[in-house]
Amino acid sequence: MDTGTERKIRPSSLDRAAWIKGALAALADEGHAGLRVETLAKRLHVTKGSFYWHFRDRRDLVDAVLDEWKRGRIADIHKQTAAAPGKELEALRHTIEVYSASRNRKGLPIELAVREWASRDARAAAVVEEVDAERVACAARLFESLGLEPAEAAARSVLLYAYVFGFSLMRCNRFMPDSRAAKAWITERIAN
Amino acid sequence: MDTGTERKIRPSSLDRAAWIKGALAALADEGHAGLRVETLAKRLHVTKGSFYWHFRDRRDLVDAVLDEWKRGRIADIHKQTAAAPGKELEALRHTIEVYSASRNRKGLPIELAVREWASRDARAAAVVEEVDAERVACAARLFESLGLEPAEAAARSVLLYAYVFGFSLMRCNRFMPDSRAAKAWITERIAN
DNA sequence: GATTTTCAATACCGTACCGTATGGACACCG
DNA sequence: CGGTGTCCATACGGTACGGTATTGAAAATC
Repeated sequence: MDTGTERKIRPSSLDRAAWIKGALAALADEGHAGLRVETLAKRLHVTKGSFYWHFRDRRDLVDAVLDEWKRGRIADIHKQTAAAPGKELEALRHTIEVYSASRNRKGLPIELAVREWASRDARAAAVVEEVDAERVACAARLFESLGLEPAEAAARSVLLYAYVFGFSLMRCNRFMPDSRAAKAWITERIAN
Repeated sequence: MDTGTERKIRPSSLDRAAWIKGALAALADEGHAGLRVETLAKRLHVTKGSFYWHFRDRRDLVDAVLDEWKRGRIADIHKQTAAAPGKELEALRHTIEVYSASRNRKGLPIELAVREWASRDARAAAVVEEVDAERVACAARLFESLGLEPAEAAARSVLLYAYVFGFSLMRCNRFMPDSRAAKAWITERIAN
């Protein structure tokens, strides 16, 4: 079994970040159950030797995935809510619409997978809590700048995010006569 | 290995329904990943011999669980929305509150687990769609009887269910100054 | 009482999965 | 060129898991 010549062909190395990226893709496609070392390796066209070079164990990867997700979400929140004065309502509407767009390719499946995982894993739950706190705070700030009181601003921002996550869990496409109009009505009911 | 005397003690038999019930409990505690034959058997204090007597294979159990969940949900929907004339608003508020109650012991975790599973399994997705259609139709009927137009009634019923599911995915308890008041505000915003 | 049915335990097989140990290959540096 | 570091492939071990085959025992039936 001497295949030295085959072994010489080494594609560009995978770094730790590439593994995390692959794991996030698997998370979108398969949920938490997709975070398996060997199937991830296969997905990335390497074997688990590479995995164990970069990560101590599976938990190490899982924690890295959560940290990366958090970083990305919080960066997005800040981007979405960085409205110029006078454009707050527009930013809020846009936030609703981004999530309501028919099955945001990767972001929403990952979001839902992380939240399902959070119901059973303390570490994931802590991360979700941080992200939610940041989200609700940023959205509430936008609502406040529209002249709403802090209590109502907070309620609205909770409703906003609860709606978009919940809606994505529902299967309404086939039986809703006019989902476009319904969504528009709901957006106004939340934001306005 | 002759332990005939131990074998003589036979507790009352498990029937198929007991297995399905145990599976639903596991679904609440562990999500779809909890539907494993051997761990279920352990949970029910038998071995998998019993399982294979009652079910052809795991898929047979899984389908039975989905059917049972659907039957139960639809029965509940009808119960919750069977409002006496003049009590429609109350029924709608109650529906929101039932789901918003702090972590409904089993119903909501199962609901969320089934929905997560539905994002990756066509059979589960079909069941969720049926349940959603029935839910939205029943709630819309209540809204209509309050004098709302069909389009607005439909939008409100979607918002109602999207909100309660989404809210249960969020982790707001620690950072929300007054979640009770926020929930009350949201309930009125949806129902009224 | 003998036979049949119902229900369940267990052995076995093959595959999946995580983690550890070992060896290989390439790049870089002194 | 030899040594070191980086990165990865593979073999191995142990456990989990679904499914099949076989056997045993209690309950039901004749």
